[in-house]
Amino acid sequence: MNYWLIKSEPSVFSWKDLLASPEQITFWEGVRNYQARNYLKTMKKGDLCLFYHSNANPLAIAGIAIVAEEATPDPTALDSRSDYFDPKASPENPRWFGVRVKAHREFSPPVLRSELSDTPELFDMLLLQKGSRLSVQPVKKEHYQIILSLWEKEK
DNA sequence: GCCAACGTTGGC
DNA sequence: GCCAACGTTGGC
Repeated sequence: MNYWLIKSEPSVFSWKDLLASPEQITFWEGVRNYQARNYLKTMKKGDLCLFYHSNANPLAIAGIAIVAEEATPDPTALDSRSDYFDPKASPENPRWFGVRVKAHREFSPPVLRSELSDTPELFDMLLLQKGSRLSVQPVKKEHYQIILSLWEKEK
């Protein structure tokens, strides 16, 4: 099994929005970066994703989602009314993909970015690197476990 | 609101 | 293929 981190701006789609979704599942749409897309394509059912709130207050991991369905073409790329429309995408060559994720566990309280930054063992976590803005990124198992233990400590 | 870092576009 | 210009991301 692999571990990931997926970013979302809560003003666009928050952890609460995921909880409020039918069956607490959503299609992770709108990723328009090739590296992030390639990671989405390698996700397997059952993989766990840290759900991170970017451009938010507080910046934090709000919970864990689980991959419920592996990558399929992102329909918003073909929808001219969508903010995510891509004129270069076509049914024959979808270009962009998404997975379906389901709420797995809520971090309550959330694990703050500042706590991550204060944890020496996480210094090399991709999220914390300067200039890092990949919206779908792999997470090392060790890092995942450290983050879980941060949450266990404060719940 | 600022701005550094990054990815993409397009002229050459 | 190079690289300057531009638009976006996202922490602060």
